Amino acid sequence: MIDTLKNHILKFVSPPKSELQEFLNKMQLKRYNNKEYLLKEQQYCTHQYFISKGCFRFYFINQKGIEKIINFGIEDWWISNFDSFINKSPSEYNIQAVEDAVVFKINKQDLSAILANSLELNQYFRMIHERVRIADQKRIQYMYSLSGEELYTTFREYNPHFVQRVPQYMLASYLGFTPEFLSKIRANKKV
Amino acid sequence: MIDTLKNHILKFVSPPKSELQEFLNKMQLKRYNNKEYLLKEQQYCTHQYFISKGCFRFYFINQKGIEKIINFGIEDWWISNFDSFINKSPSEYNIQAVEDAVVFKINKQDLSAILANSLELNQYFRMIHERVRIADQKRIQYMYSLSGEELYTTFREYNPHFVQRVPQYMLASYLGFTPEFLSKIRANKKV
DNA sequence: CGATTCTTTGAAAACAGTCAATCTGTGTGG
DNA sequence: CCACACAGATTGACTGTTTTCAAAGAATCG
Repeated sequence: MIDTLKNHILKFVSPPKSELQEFLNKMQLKRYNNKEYLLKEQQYCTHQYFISKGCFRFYFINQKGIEKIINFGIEDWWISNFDSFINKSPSEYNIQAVEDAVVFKINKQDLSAILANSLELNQYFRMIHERVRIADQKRIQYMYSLSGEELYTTFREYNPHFVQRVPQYMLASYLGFTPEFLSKIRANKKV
Repeated sequence: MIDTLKNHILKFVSPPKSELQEFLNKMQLKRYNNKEYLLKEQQYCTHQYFISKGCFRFYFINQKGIEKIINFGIEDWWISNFDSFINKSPSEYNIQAVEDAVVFKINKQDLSAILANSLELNQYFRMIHERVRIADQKRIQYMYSLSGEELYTTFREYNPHFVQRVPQYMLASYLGFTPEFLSKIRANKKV
């Protein structure tokens, strides 16, 4: 199971065997059942999590009491609340499993110790961040240029098999509109 | 002038003097006049840019021919089109000075050479990315929970002096609505 | 000044949200 | 195996927010 992480790292960098092993040894396996919380509002995020299997949603609850999904995390993604993790502040967000899941987690102290010394692992995380930033930029581009309907069809086109994985109301939340509206979009398109 | 960059790096990490100097030596100073382009659509982004002075806007043009600003960059920010830079693809975005500006740039080859060896500079860029990701997350949170009016007043509250720096129509574009609507928001509030 | 460029205003239209009711499918317990 | 409960999806009428378009009013710069 830890091989999912090992392979992911090796796709980007080639650290010395001992260094990689040291890192992997610090990672703790943890399982989550569907609907279980990895992080709840007001808690402190003390770990970074690599998702080996399953799917999580990263969301908050707005003033009207409505859940808004900022992101999903699936296999081969790192997930955590950076703000809480880095700034040691209570989380404004929830992270919840939407499928049974397997993750590997590492705490701040262990991660800091490793990043203080390992060139390759710094490169690895740097590269991950770069890729996420590119994806986020594209996402903002879509949000700023597409109608609700186009957002949905575009997302569906690029992630045909992910849309099967989560309930529609979560997809609607992630795309920035109401479940009712998504339902109407689908009715229009007779999909 | 290069001290702005040097000081910025030293806020985050403490690289060996020689290594830092080697990095700074690779950085080339470049000046841009207001309205000059640092990068245009279809061009390849070959450099990363540290803004020492001035302000840039990062935007694209949507299907209707309307400019949509994804981001601004000001002093002490790195700016570039990562997608184009990393994937060697033609840029979908434009980066344009909105004030006279001074930047330091470094090309891909030089940057790669340095990041292949420097632990501290990898840490530096990793930390920068982490901070940007936190900011982006907050931004998406606001976009998903605030009305147009709240978006404006919140942005204004947190960036009171930046709103003076750019024309209103750019701010409107960045916040995701039309200049006319921003004008009406301001009229309502009698600000 | 004179000419752009930016901002404001107003009326009509489009887009998406709200609310409430109904429909569908699935899993559970009797 | 059926009945029921419950979560999720759909539908329709109504409302509200933001856009669009067009025109007029400020502001800025050479």
